[in-house]
Amino acid sequence: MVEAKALPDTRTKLLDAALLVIRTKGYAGTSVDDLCQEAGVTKGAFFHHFKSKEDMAVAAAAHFGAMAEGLFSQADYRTLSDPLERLLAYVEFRKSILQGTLPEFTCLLGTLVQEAYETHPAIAAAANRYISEHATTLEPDISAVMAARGTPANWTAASLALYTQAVIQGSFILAKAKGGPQVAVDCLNHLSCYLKLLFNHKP
Amino acid sequence: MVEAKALPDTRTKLLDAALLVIRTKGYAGTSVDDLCQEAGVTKGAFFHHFKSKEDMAVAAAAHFGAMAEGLFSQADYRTLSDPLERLLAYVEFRKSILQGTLPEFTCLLGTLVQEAYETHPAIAAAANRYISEHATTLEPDISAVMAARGTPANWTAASLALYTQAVIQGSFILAKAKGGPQVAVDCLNHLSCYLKLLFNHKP
DNA sequence: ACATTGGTACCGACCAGTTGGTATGTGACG
DNA sequence: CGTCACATACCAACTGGTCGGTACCAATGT
Repeated sequence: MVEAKALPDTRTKLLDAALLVIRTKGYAGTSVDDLCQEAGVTKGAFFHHFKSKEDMAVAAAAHFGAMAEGLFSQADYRTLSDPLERLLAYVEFRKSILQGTLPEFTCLLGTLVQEAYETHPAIAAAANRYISEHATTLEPDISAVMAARGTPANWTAASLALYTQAVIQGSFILAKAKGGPQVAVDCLNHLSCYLKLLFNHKP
Repeated sequence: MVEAKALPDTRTKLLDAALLVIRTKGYAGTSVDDLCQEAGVTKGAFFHHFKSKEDMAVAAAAHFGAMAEGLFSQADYRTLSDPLERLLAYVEFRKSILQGTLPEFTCLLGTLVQEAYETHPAIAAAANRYISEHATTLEPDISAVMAARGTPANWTAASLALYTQAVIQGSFILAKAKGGPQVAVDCLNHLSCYLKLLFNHKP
């Protein structure tokens, strides 16, 4: 209650700049100077807050994870009571946020891990953590649907949760290849179709 | 008949090196010197064959596309006569090639487009082209299955073909995040499950 | 038979600009 | 006073790219 809409501090400005610039140009393609210019600060400030570029990327992954956590936990669809409806509404919500430019709606974590998985283990570990945490938020609903419908499955709730994330990450890659979100919407429709078939959803 | 297993020429050595190194470190993270060292040639040779690093990446995308085209067109599963069996066998084949290290089985095109979509339009266009061409090879089988089973669908064969590629690309990202192919296998199992449900496949 | 020409393939030193990172300074604040 | 939060100047290493030169080969002229 104390903080009355404080201006973003320098560290936050740098992290917000990182979200935008890294999603636009990639991690290796982004220089520290790029970030400083976008954030409107100097290099001295950058290395005051982060001990290296890699350290900043780890913090940016956490920043992105926290932003996503806020977005999804506050979304309207979370109030639905039926687990299957909530799961399907999650996919619809993901479709609805495919707005604006590609750097605005694509996933920093997928971008980071693709570039850094071999060369920057700390970044890869952070990306993996926040992707996995997000997937985990879907598991209770999936488990509930499986139990309620007595789904005969040779797979786990966790594997289906990860599958949804694979579709989302893959749809971002195709969206980047094709220069717009339409193909990603189509992919999420197929994902929705799969979930409905799997759980024998009646319209 | 003249050429009796000629040694790979310098250009090919550079392109093969590019497949490996770029999939390991990303495009921006790979220097021209890295490539030359891996290929065992000098920078003079590099810029003799490619007018720029970007030009080389476009050629590497084509090289990767040609390699994939050879791999899939020669694969055993192609001899199956039933289109649905062939489609399902494609997914199984994709599972079977998830062997070795991550840089060996992941997709150069996905890696390139994720990094270059905003900053290097020529690279993005090449990646899009070869991804789309590969997806297109699945369309005849999908169309045949849809026709044979009278599938009532509000989607097209092309959209399902692209969806398979999204799942594959996304499964590579998760594999990189988790450091191994197991999660990708799980994702391809879900893809297979979707196709079977969609087309009412009897085991 | 042999010198000349011209082209391809390649080498490796070199260049200007950029990179991540550091060292030092400075003003505000407690 | 000291500490925090930054700014400025600077550096060695590396970047993509250039350029003059060399080795080799085939065609051509005499």
